[in-house]
Amino acid sequence: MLIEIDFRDKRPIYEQISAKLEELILCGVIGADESLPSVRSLAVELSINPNTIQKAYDNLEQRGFCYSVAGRGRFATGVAEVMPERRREFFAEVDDLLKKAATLKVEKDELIRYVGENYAG
Amino acid sequence: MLIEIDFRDKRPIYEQISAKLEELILCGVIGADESLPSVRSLAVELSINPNTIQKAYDNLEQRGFCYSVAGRGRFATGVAEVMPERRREFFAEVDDLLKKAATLKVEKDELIRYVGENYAG
Amino acid sequence: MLIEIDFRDKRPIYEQISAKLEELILCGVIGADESLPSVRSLAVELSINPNTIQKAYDNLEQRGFCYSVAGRGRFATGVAEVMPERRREFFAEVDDLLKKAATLKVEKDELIRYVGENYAG
Amino acid sequence: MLIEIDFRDKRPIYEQISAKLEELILCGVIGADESLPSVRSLAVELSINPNTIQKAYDNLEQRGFCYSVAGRGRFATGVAEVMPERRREFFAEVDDLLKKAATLKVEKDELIRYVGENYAG
DNA sequence: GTGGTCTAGACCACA
DNA sequence: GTGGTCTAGACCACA
Repeated sequence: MLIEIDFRDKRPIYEQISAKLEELILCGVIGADESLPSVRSLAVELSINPNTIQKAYDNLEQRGFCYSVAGRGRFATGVAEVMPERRREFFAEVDDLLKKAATLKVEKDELIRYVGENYAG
Repeated sequence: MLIEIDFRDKRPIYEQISAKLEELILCGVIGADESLPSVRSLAVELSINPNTIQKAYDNLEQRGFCYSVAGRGRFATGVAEVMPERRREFFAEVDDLLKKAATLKVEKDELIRYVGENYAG
Repeated sequence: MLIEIDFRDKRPIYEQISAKLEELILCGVIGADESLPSVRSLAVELSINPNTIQKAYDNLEQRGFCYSVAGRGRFATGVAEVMPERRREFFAEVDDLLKKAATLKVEKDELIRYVGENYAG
Repeated sequence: MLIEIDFRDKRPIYEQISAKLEELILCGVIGADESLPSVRSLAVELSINPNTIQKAYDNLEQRGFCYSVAGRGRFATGVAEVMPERRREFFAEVDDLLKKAATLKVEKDELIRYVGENYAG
């Protein structure tokens, strides 16, 4: 399932897992209403306690990336539905970075040039 | 001393303090080789445990923003000296954001326009 | 049959089905002593496990919305018969909401005005 | 601390706890920035596993009723800050009830009279 | 099988 | 002491 845990990563395990699944949903690898691996199967696959997987999924669901159906499983939310909120968050991050740019005296032109040259579409 | 603790902030207290001092040094409010407040005085001023202040200073020193002289106190590093490393970190953050932009389908033009319009020099 | 399952709905499937049937009976779409679809046919129609449909019907019957005749099928109870109990439940819910109104400091006048303006007969 | 668990209640324990604390915060018994009992102390007091208390608090925090400070404890959010969202939720519940009223043929006048007579300010 | 809740107990960073 | 994370293992409702 393309998920790997990095134990040196400072982020908690559950967050690494939910972040990775978030990415897979956003980039379309997991399509709308497609089922996610079950708590138990993912726990076995990653050798992680089911409670931790559950927490990762709770996290994901709370942020709107999936929904669960009792007795059936868990399914990905459609990308279109989640995008707007994600984009809002993205630009909030850009705002933070722009503030940082100011204190570091990174000029507007320099920043724009950098973005232009390093944008990887 | 212009430092305020926000208890709602998810970052630990010691990190908030070191981040704030970092900013004061970067933007020149605290000049090169100027002395920083003592652990004790800052602890009293902020009503924070001295151990926490100590940890903030350790953090700051470890990242090169200040140096301590035994028996004399702690002093700010010159901005010129710290800048290059900070800028390197800044552009690494920009790189991260550019990756994110790709998965969120934020177009190059859109991003550059946004930066242009919201840059606050 | 006008029944649609919403997998995003947090309620279990059997409850969604019984709630929908309850509504159809209350509003008269399914009249008194009219037959309800068989477990099997509804299971096929909704692509839902027959056990789940059975559970929905058990739920419905237990709350007095239908009765089953051995070998003949299941039939809707007359609205007149069910109404009083439903209304009692309804006003119990209103009571709960009134308590909530108090703790949220929603004034009596405000609440009455709201009801008046948003009542959709 | 005025919290009692009802094991016959169908709601999970963690939800009963967070609901009760929510109420205590909303009605002002626990004031703004006042500390909530620690996970461990509440666990002992209620004879409930600390993990369950933690979950109750996570729930509460996620809904904006409190915030936690690493190493310090957990504190109530000011009522004023939480109210608007709560009121929005309240009126959404009223809307649901109004729909129900329609299917149950509870007349507008009857409902308004009922609210008027049973409002307990 | 699938998600959700809960207990018991451990360990870590932070204050 | 305080919150946060994690493992191990059990039990329940739902499908």
